[in-house]
Amino acid sequence: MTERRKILVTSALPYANGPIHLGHLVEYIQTDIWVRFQKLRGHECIYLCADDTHGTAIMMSAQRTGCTEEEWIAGISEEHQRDFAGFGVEFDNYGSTNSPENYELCKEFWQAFREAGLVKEEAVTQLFDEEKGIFLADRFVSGSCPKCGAEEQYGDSCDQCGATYSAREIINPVSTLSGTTPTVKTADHLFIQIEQLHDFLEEWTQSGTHLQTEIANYLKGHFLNEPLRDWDVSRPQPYFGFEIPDAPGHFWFVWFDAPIGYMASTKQYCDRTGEDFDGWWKDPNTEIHHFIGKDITYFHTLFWPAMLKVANFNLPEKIHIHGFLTVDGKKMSKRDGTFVKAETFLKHLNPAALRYYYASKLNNRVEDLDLNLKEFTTKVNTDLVGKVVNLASRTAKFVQEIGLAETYPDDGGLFQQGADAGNAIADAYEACDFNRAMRLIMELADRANPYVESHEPWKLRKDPERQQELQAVCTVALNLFRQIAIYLKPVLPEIAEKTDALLGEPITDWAQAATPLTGSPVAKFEHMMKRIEEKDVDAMIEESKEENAAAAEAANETQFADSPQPLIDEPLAEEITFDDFMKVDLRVARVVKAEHVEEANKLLKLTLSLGGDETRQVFAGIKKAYNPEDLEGRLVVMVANLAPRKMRFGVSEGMITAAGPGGEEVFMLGIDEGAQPGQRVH
RNA sequence: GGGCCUGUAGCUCAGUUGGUUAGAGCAGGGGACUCAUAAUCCCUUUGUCGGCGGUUCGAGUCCGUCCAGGCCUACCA
Repeated sequence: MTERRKILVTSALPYANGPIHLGHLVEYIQTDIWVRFQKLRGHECIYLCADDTHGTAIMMSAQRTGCTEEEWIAGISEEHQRDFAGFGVEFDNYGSTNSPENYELCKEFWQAFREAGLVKEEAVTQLFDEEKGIFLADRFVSGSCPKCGAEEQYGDSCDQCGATYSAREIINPVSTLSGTTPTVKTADHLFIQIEQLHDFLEEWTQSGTHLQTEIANYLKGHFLNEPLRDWDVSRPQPYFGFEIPDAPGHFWFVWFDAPIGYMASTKQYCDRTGEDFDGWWKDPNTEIHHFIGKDITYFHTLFWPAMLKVANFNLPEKIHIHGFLTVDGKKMSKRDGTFVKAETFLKHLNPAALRYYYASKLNNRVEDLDLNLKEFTTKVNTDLVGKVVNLASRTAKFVQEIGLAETYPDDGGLFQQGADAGNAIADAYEACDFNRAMRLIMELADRANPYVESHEPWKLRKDPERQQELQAVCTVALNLFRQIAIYLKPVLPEIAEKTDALLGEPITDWAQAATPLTGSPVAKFEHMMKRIEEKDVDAMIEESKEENAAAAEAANETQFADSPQPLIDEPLAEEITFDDFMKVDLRVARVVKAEHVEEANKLLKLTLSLGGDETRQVFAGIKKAYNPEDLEGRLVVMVANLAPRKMRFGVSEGMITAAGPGGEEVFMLGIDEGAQPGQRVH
């Protein structure tokens, strides 16, 4: 075997502001599998993580629930760790960015930046919420676009005209935190002049070994083709974080201290085990691997290497970047019940099933992974229960009393083939191409079952003369099974443990897959894995839906807690008279035809009937929210006397009434049973 | 607007540096078996490899272009 590597692995630090869900788990399960693989290969490998605990959002959450930030993050940390443990994600240390270790390390980094002369102070003018007493990040500001005047625009760009601008230029800005009009304030911020590391970053990102190629290209095209802007790493108080020692009243921005949290967690690990911290972060023979989602790419591929470089620590050997999770082809949705919390999954289903399913779908590219619930059920049942576990369950009891044969019988080369496949499987694991690894392993199972089939042990056992033959066949089957269990151990540690119990020989090393077990006793076979029932999957989705509904209801009950956001986004219009109102002729109409408009992103072409032969053609911006086929036949409320308007695709002779900000969030007005097309609404 | 990625059987995907009649699993159809968690085994149907054009003796694989989908576009987590 190759020499013993020293590998430090991390997953992204989950933000301490919400529960772990199936989307998070893609990353933690992926990382955990990789780590367990490395450990099984005999390498020295540690897996570190921590909660990411700083920033405005945490402050707001603590405030809302009436506890201190420390209490808030302690509660979340406990939940997170419980959920990870539930899925067999095993960290060597789980820390927090709000730890003394992290503070000390932040100081060290900061000192290094100061000494390198990379820190610069500059005044930043920002909108300020007087009521809450905080500076407003762009996303907490809404108002009208300064270019086109479109209302309800957030932050620094307009989704109507595409203009980008500073939040300060927004017309009639409103703080989305308090609903008040923000004032303009100036504060000093500290910046890191990262451009001075441009050449280094160019070389590091483009070297071809540390990043996936699509990521390297992306960085090259977006950031490295122009001077890197200074990175704003401080926030004025109030802010939940670490106060910068040489700049009282200023705090490190959450993204400054978050990645340092990887190291703080290492520090805790070392303090606990007596290991040498520098051995992990300064020894050039140590490999550092970060697993992250594509959303935090630039922090990990530009800022983080720059920080490590300046502070003279090891650079990452590889940043493994994965895509997001979709469920049944769509983004996870609370309304559809596909936003499943880790906790909810565990109530209904076996975590091993998810580990295997993810493994069977993961590759080393930055693609999204789809959890197809139907496929999930059949794949896990067929592969794991039907093919793999079945090998043991169909043969173990035949040799329960006599144990395995003393010498390994002739199996036609099956075991050897499996041993030979070990390297290819290991390569796939190493490259994070778990999908390939799983396919290779299942090929072994697909060869093993026909072996059992053709040797018919169930017939042999009835013939007292052929007991030796029976023992031979079962010895082969159980060894083939164990070989598979070894290869699957990174994904399914529990199955491996149950195999240990069955055959009495612990699986501790990958190399064991090359040597068959002989002469050992065979214990009574115990079920290793239950089939997934479709009803359990349904129940999980149902419960997720209910959780969402309950949360929404609770929000309502707790003192009319509907968000003030809609009114903030669109304040009430000027008062009108009854006569004014009567000018608008609202009518019930039936959608008799609904069709897509070629070349239109948002529009559907609707033919509305007002009863009799009276019809209107209306173009409505609801394409992203409704399917045409679902609309046909439905009653809607339309503005029937609106002046026709010529649009690019034809004339629109009215307007459908609907609420919501637009895009996918459009909610058409319905009308109760009994209304007739043509009736006026008043 | 710019950039990146993807588009191969009903579904999920393999297809290595361009080379013979394009593959696997699942699903579907037919049969066998009964040891096993209605598991397993055997046989079997299906593809203008997104469209068009080009390079080549030869392209799913390279180039161009168009179409569709996804994602990104730093001082937002």
